Amino acid sequence: MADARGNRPPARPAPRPTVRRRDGAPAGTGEVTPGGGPLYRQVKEQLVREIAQGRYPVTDPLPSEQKLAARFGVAQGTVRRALDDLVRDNLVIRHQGRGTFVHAHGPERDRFHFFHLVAADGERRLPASRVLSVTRRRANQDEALALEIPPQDRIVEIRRVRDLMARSAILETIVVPDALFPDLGSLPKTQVPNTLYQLYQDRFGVIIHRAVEKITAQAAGRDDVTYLGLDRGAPLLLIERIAQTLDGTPVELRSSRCDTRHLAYFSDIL
Amino acid sequence: MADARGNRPPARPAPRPTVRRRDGAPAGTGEVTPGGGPLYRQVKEQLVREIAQGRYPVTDPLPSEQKLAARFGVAQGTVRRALDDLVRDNLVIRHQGRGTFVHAHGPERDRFHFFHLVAADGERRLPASRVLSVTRRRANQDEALALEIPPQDRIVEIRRVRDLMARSAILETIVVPDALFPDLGSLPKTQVPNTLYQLYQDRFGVIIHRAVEKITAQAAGRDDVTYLGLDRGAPLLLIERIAQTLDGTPVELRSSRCDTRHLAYFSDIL
DNA sequence: TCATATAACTCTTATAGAAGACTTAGAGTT
DNA sequence: AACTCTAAGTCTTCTATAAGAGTTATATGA
Repeated sequence: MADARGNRPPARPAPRPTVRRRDGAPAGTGEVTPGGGPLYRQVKEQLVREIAQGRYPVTDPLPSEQKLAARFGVAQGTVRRALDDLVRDNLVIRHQGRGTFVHAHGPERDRFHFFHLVAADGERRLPASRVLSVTRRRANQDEALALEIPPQDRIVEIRRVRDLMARSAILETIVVPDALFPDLGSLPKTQVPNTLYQLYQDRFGVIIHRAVEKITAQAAGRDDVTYLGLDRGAPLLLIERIAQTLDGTPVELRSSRCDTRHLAYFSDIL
Repeated sequence: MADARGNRPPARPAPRPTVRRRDGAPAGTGEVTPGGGPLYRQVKEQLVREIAQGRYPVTDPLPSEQKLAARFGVAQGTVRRALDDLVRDNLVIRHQGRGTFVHAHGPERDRFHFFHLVAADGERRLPASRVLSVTRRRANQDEALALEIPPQDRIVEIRRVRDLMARSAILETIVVPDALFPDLGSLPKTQVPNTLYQLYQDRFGVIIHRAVEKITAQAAGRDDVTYLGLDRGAPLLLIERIAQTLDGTPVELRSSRCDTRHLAYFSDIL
């Protein structure tokens, strides 16, 4: 009982209320309500929702910590905690003195974060792309399932060859729902940029946040022989990627067939 | 000038001192000295050093935040910041009410964090292992280079076949420096456990913290035919891993040759 | 065994100064 | 008049501290 904090009843009957607020706070647009749990997490989840629905364009900053704190009716430190989490999750990026921004795609991020194939010399460069075709067609069974769209829904398919070190090294097929990317199917081959995720973001407001890759070894087939110059039956690396947005909706299917004679997939386990 | 913070001279001459301490702190065993930079980072780095040198066994907790704060002569919140970073880096794990522990290896962690091969049915189980041989020999050029040991130094080589879903699916060769793992080379085949990293940790005090994997497609050779039942020349996945301790020393080379007909490597990009 | 107490850890709030980035006003030059 | 440079001011995030309230695991005693 020599505790400076005084006597704290140990078996406190009152459970923590689902939502608490700073006492005198006017509680702006009461948005810290869902679920319960720690305040900072409620704030975080609300911010994720708002970012997911495209409320903050990547060009200008989120409201300052002060303003967010006032809006949510919590202390600035709590907002800070939430924002720190968002930084950890690669959702936002902060610049001291400038503000906090939704983490946008660009050559930098795409090369280091979403592209794991590295040339034999160890250089990490983003390969040049040669688009073979851009097609609009109906999804097959597997595609509809993976993209969580109704069967027979329209999709856009992009096929391209990517060069690394002046060699055709990757044969890539990309499938996205037509509904999410209007006009993409009508884009001329020459207009398809190298960094697709940046295109998704800038032109269609779709931000790729997460991707799952399934990697297997395959024997080279007809197309691989044609486009990659492999011998028939030669081993190649097949990477099947499903890319998702912030809210977990799958929006892109990508299969990359790689000649790994001068190339390797790198994975860092931290 | 109506700022409540008052007039702050903009061109302040005094730079931040390299090391600061709370004013009256006796500064225990002055250990927050290196480098400079934010206090919380200095604390973090010192803790990493201490963990790396095995100062805290995985069985019992680190000193409480209070004690660490007192020892380093900083506020508890600062220690907390440092510990949060260590949690993020997978170095320690915290249990409310129990304490903070060095994050130990075990079946759980090894299965989900360090083992990325998943059976076709999606189940993530750790495969059973059948050890073929345990050998002590001299390192070749490549091995010495990768392990950063003198050429011709002794190493221990373990070869094993791992079964997934009652199929021989992975042919694995593991190479570690003999110096770091005394007696490992004399271990009978039947005594080699399935989760090696746990063995490294419990028996030799070596904690694997990070691994880099290089993945390519290869054609099946003689051993692959023998042990995996593949046809000669069939495609297989080759995973070459270098595992490191906390301080970045490479301590294990592991090459896994996988039959990916009923198996795939999964990579999650967050 | 069950209740209680204690000692950790976790969460929230508050405050204050440091440091970086941008804007604006004004002096000076072209 | 138009332009350039600099200083001051303001806004932002970053760092550090402190303290109280809440939660959880464990030891203690009836």
